[in-house]
Amino acid sequence: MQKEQMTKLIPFLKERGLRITPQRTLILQTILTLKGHPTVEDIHRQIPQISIATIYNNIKLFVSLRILKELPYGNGLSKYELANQPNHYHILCESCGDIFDFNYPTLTQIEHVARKLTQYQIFSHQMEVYGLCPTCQNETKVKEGD
Amino acid sequence: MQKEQMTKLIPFLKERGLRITPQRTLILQTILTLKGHPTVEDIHRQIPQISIATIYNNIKLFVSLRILKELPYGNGLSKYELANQPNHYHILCESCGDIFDFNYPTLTQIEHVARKLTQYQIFSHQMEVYGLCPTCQNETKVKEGD
DNA sequence: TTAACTGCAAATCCTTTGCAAAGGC
DNA sequence: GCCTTTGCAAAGGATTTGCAGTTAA
Repeated sequence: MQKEQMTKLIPFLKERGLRITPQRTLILQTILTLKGHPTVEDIHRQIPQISIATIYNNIKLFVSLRILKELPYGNGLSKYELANQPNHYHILCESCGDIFDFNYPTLTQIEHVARKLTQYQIFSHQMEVYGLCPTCQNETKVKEGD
Repeated sequence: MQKEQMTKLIPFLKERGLRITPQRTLILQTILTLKGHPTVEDIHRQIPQISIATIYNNIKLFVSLRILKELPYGNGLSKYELANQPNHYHILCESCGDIFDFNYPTLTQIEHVARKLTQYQIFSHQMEVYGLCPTCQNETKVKEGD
């Protein structure tokens, strides 16, 4: 499965004159392994032998190539996920900053409406629901009980 | 209209032991005047006599009081809007970073679904459509034509 | 071979903070 | 008068960049 993702990636990069370096392979494998929505720091913690500047530079490259999506929500720290994920939206905890996926049919209609109303050329859309995760709900209750 | 917003705000702040300072009034008036989705820099440009640290601190306060909403999308520079706006979603230009509102009925159902699937306590949701604004579409065409 | 890439260190950008002075209430 | 707030300057944290050495193709 990870191998499949990589196999698709190689010609994609080569067509653009970009190289398959061990660093690039490792960064993508690490994101695949971590599964959730890792930060640059999360990725670097897994592969500390790779310079953090290289991780930043490649993450930026992958976002511009639409291989990754940036989730810039939590407190100035961006998180990242693979772009070719099945339909889902995000729910964020306002207390701990956790991001969780939930399945929901893609709201394709909204893109059509947006195009008609704004004359933008549309690429994609994202949705975030804000709330408190179960763990942080309990912590709030404990504090109130003091 | 601006006066109305301010009149509501005064008791809201006082109840919480917070003060109505000229700086706070000016920052909110400036956001009302700018209308769109100003950055801290945009606000400071309008009222340079107020220290940028004070602007940052008060914006942060207003966000925590849910008077303002933070839009953390463009390239590490947050934009802000008043929280009590009528139903709308955002469309963002991937080239120039412009944020534009478009009207669409609030997707209340998605909050219910999210709650059931995740057990989060839900506060709100936001949606962003990504694309190219008409101006940037034209610029791309011009470049391609060279 | 050579153009792209890595990694270090320095620079940059945005934001927060410590603290003394000012000022709402 | 008390306690919050302001504003400066310094600190902090995340990200980008310049550049010399390295390496994929």
